[in-house]
Amino acid sequence: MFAVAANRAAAWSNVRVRKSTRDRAGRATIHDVARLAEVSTATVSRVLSGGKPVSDQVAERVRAAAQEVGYRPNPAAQTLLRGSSRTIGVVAPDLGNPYFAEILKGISAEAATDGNHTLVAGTDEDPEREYRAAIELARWVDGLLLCAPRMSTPRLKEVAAASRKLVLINRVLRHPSVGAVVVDYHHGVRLLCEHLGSLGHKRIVYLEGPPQAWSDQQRQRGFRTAEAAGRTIIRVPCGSALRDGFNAVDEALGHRPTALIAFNDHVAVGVLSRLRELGVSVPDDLSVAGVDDAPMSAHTDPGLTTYAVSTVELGRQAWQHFNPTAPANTTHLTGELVIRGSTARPPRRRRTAQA
Amino acid sequence: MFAVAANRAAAWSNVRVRKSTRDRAGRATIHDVARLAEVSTATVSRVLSGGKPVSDQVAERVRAAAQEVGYRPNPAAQTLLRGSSRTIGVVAPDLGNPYFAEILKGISAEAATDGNHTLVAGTDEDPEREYRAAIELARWVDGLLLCAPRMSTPRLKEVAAASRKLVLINRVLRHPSVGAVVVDYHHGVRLLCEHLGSLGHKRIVYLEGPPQAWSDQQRQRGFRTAEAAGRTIIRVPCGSALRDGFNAVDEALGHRPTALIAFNDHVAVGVLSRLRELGVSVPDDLSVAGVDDAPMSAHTDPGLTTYAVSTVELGRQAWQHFNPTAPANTTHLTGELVIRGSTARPPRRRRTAQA
DNA sequence: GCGCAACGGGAAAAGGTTTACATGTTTGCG
DNA sequence: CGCAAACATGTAAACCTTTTCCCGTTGCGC
Repeated sequence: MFAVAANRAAAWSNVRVRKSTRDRAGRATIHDVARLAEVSTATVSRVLSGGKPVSDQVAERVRAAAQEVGYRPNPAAQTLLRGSSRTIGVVAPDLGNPYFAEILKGISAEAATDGNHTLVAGTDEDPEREYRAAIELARWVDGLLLCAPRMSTPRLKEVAAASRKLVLINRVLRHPSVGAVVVDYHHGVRLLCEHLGSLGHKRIVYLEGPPQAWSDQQRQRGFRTAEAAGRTIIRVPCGSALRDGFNAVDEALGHRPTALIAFNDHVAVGVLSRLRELGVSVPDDLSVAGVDDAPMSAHTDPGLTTYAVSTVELGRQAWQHFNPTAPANTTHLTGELVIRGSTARPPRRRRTAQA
Repeated sequence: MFAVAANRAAAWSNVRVRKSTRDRAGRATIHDVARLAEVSTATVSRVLSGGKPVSDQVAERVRAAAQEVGYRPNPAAQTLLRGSSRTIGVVAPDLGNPYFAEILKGISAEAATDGNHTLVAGTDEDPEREYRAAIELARWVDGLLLCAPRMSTPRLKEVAAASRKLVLINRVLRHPSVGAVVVDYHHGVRLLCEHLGSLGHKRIVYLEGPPQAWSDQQRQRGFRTAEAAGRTIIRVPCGSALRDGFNAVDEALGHRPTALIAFNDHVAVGVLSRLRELGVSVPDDLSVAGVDDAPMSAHTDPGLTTYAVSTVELGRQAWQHFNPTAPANTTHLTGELVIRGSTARPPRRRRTAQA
């Protein structure tokens, strides 16, 4: 008996004593609202979150109380309970690349319309950091969007296993429950090569992207098709950033091409800049083309011929894949050739000079 | 005694019966690890998170068990308990603007080195959306970074009150606990005006930024100083995006300026593009300058004269302000003039044409 | 006038982790 | 040899919200 009584006492002493229950950040909790409105916490929750039936009178009192103490629910508690954070994670190799910036912009806007949030990580093209960021983010989010991931396939599968829902942009993975949106770069490169070919170009330099990039491999496929059709493609290692393009120009020119295709528009902008420094005129001395149709590509001098695929569409499609009912398949997006001032007929002189 | 026994029994019946405790996402919980390693959950936590003393033998067993079931702690539960999400929120008017993209890149990289995350929202220059995004984000994050916020001061104060820690970029707010990093645009504009003045420019158009932008007001101050020194400044409403610059050119040219200063480099790129279409030569017919030194500004044709402030430094300083020991003050950053090809002496013809 | 349905609202459990406190064991010292 | 201290480990509360289950009241139909 004594023991029981003691237990009782102990239990009682544990009863909440504090007048006002404030969380670590000093914010009001649902208990504060409940006490002020003289209802239970359940009712507060019903009024503010659930659409459950509550009398107007009580609802009004609760709302007033919530307003007064400035109550806003603790998202961690909500997440813990409902098992969903209403957040998606986005990982991109380079947030400074306008192409990814545009995708991020689209996705985050799309997510926001449904009250979702966007957790983002840049990886600076480092596959190791990319993997770690993805695994870490997977803990937090309801879904993970990997833009052009550079990590190996086994690691990608690990990430797929660690995340509730995985969506890829410009990469494919045979795996149940992984959706993907990919741009048909094979098609894009063929279009560009045909365009340059019809202008009379024979020697085309391709500034390669990062070797780990799936999308580079797709472009390479396109170039092999072009080679099979008799064109000469010279490959020069480059990268995906503006500076990479800038730096690769000198080596590229060593191959005496009449046209150059950059891995993407961002790279192409660097190329144009370096060519200007060298006094090489575009398109008179050298035709230049890019891929992606970045926002600035219409505004370079000269305007950049490129393979355009709408980032808006890309973002929307990617978002669709997060829909729980969406099938785990791969959406293929086809772009179109945008011809601007940076491509033209090859110079006459070249032929005589080489002869 | 009976009562006690009954209590015991009741207690026993409350013991977790489920063989494997899996959370909603089907992931293993700390209980699974504890059961497998035959220790308590407290010990598991100590091994994996806390640096508390645990015998090597047990620690090894726990680690093996965690590995086996693929355990990773539920961040919502951790956040709920420790009251910190190790996440900061970033809000920017336009994620597509390379300047903000660069800042985001810097901050998110900086945050990641300490194991922090970055929650981001773009607002498309809409003060209302900006306010809502900030208030919403404030619930989740340990700290909030507002880039060039456009919302009114009262609302900004509300956000300050709603967030645990608020840091502003390019905006000031008299408020305890709000830190800020601002660029001295007054200085920048003066430098640009002096530069153009020394080249002989008399009529300068300024393409104004968004009226709500604090940083635009600072620039305006700079221009008033220039006017006091006898220069003629013509203001043309514009905006902060590339397209805004593109669209504002025609009106600007109507004022027959010899030089043009754009709100920022992003706008200036649009300006250069439209000028090219119109056949206006830069800098021969018109000198153009920007502000911010965006990554692409060194690569436009011609290179853009601008007021440069390092986004890296900006990001680092902003991050410093999140340090709990950091004072809630305003850090002023001073940039420098970067003279590139887009500015030169005004054309001679202009004078004769006007005479 | 009585029974039942409908409905508003309260009590309490659940969700996964950390940590203060309790407990039990071992070691070191007097 | 005994006692205290140090140390490893377990127990249970706490974090805050949602939701299920239950109870009490009201209104309606017979």
